[in-house]
Amino acid sequence: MITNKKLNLKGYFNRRGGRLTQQRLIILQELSGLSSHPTAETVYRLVRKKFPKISLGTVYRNLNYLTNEGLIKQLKTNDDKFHFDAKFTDHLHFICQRCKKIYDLSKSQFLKSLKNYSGGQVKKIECYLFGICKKCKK
Amino acid sequence: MITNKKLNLKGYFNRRGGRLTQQRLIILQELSGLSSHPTAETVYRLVRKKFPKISLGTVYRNLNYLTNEGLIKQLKTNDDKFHFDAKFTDHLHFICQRCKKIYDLSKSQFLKSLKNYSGGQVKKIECYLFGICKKCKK
DNA sequence: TTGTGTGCAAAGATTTTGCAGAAAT
DNA sequence: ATTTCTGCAAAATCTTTGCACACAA
Repeated sequence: MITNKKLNLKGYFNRRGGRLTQQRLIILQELSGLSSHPTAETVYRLVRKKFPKISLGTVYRNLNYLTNEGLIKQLKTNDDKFHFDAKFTDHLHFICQRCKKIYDLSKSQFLKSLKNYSGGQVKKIECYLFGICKKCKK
Repeated sequence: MITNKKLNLKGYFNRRGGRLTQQRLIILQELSGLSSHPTAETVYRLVRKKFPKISLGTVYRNLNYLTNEGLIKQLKTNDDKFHFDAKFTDHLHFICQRCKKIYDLSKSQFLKSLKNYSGGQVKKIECYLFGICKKCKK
């Protein structure tokens, strides 16, 4: 994960054939300032306060773009929407099955939670590894 | 996770105010026989071979029901559809970012893959814990 | 100037739901 | 007999996309 401060965003995007637009910057900034894990719709509502003309399509396009660039993460909770996260520190997530809130867990909190698995607060664990499979590597 | 064989499904559902319908049973059976991780649409196509009149709505309702009962799992990979899994053994998932195939990993395969993380096949890890948060428990 | 990005609106895709009748207990 | 479940189709929800124009480099 690359932080805002460490990075010349304009140069970064440019090298990759992308451009630093107002919209793209504001979306990234808004998301970086949040500890919640907003949906595209929520990002849209937030960004519109600073950039009223922005469209929902642009928000989706940029969230996808930034995800592909690795600047933000797309979370797979168990509801039918994607949630986004621009936190730069390593962390994991606890998702409440009732209120659907997404909590951040540090690694040590994560390990602590795991210990209480079956019997404690944690009812289900899902781990996904992503990469390119052997077939596709050929 | 509860296995088919260990369980009197009719009694199980009944105790919980649910019923064992033809549709529900076939969906569970089809899913149990698969090592792939089908979407609702795929389950629908499969089940229709044995029960042509079934509707897609019924498939969705039952997949949700069975998920809530803990008899199957709902996976959220990187596409925008839900995938379902009725495997009874503990396992984890590797998702190919190119072909989108979902591979099952045993715990030992998982640990092996982790060792190769950064440098190997695995490019990204995502772990989610699910449960009821403290606020909601009150 | 040359592409990439945007706004708008429409389309696409997936999932849910209301209702009357069917089926399970 | 009672209540849950289903089929059907429509609606709801979320996300993507085509096009003409705007903007970044």
